Amino acid sequence: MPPTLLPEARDPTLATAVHLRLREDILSGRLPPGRKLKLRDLAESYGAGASPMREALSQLAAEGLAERLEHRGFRVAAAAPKGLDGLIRSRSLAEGAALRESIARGDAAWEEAVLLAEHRLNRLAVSLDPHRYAANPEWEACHGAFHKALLEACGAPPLIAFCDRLREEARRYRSVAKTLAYPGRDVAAEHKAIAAAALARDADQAATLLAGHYERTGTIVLADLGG
Amino acid sequence: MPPTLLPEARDPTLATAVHLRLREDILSGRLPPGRKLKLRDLAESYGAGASPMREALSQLAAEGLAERLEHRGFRVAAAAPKGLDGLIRSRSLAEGAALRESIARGDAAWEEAVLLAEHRLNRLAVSLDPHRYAANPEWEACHGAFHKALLEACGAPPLIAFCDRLREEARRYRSVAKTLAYPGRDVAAEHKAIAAAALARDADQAATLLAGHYERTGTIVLADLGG
DNA sequence: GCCGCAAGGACTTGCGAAGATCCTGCTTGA
DNA sequence: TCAAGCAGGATCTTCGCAAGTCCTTGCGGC
Repeated sequence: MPPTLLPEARDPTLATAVHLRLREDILSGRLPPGRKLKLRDLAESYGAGASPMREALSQLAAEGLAERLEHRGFRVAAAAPKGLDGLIRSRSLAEGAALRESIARGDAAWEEAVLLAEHRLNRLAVSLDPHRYAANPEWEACHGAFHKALLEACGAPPLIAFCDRLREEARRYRSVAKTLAYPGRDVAAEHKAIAAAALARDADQAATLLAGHYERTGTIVLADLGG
Repeated sequence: MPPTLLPEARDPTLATAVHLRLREDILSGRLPPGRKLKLRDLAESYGAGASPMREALSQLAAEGLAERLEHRGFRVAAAAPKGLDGLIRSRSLAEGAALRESIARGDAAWEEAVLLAEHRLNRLAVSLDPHRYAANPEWEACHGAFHKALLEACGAPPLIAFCDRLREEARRYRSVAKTLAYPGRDVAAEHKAIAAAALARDADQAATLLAGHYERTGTIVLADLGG
């Protein structure tokens, strides 16, 4: 028997494979907001028929990454400055609440996970090139893992899943805005401070720092988006 | 021109019509958790082909109401006691945060909307029959509207949408558990107290009452579910 | 010159059939 | 008796085509 360790790791259907690829193309900004998603073109470039394509688009629409226009197909969801404001506020509120609960409920294992995630993150460079910004996928992954680790002990899986989704949406905004760098900002220090407050069980401080962390990024992205 | 007031109110596609019907059948418990959703049977009973059916199921899966089993179709998502715990905590945290923000940001119009929603709700009977419980759809609608009105001023549309989704999921649990009544409980008074605290701008009190409100329902549903 | 209307084209939508996959129950062999 | 292997059947998945819808373009009338 081939070692299928996870029961979920079945060989995926064409529809889900296409869904994943499309999702990544939208999140990375390769398919810009508002772009019409023509079934015929997509089917050709992804090497699939219309049926799996439609299925993938339906899922994307349900996730809010695509917009469905009855009898007129789909298009990539908008990423307007107006939406960014609500997104940031949603993140601050949802993650803030989850973080407070995590701090209240977290055990030793959670503390260790947070410590570890922070350590792994700050070990990596944000950019692959020290002079010009070049996205470091490894850092991106650890960044997501760190923010997720903070919430992991809140005991509310749906809320965590929601925060994951918001995090992805935020990544899309960053990609679309082509925000390359965060001048005059020590992101590593911000992460360290958040982790420290969480481990010190200072919920108010941790939540405040986290909200500021998101707000600061938002302001920069918003400036890029507006210009 | 026919008065299509809302640009969204186009005549829906078969796929979306089926999606809405399926969704309602799952939320109302007519399709119980875990039930296999056979494409052929569904297509027949909903009067559609396989393609629109698949599309609807994909969306339902993305919303978490159905579970996708690669190469084995779909089934209605589970509604286990374990999930209820996380659901209640998610609601308390997410709605609590949104409510606090609403209280901080809400203007006079928000106050009036809350007042009105509470008034409309407590005007209606929970049950159509005073002796036996018989769900009152009108009350259900006003109940949802009331809880939504509380959050409306938080300025975080994604968070509000998330709370809507959790509210639906909670309705499903209630339907599945066939919880008929809430003995020894004055739900109307609970709503009144929450509204009063919100209008008095007492965020701590309002959030606490709201959490208690959900927890209490959860305990009853859990008992029904376990027995 | 501008508005309304109709024909044409492009696209989406939905269906039926073919291909692929999985599950069930039986048979074989130890 | 039990485990492994092998059909057979059921189901899901995908493709190609026909039908329907919407948008655009060009024409005629005001």
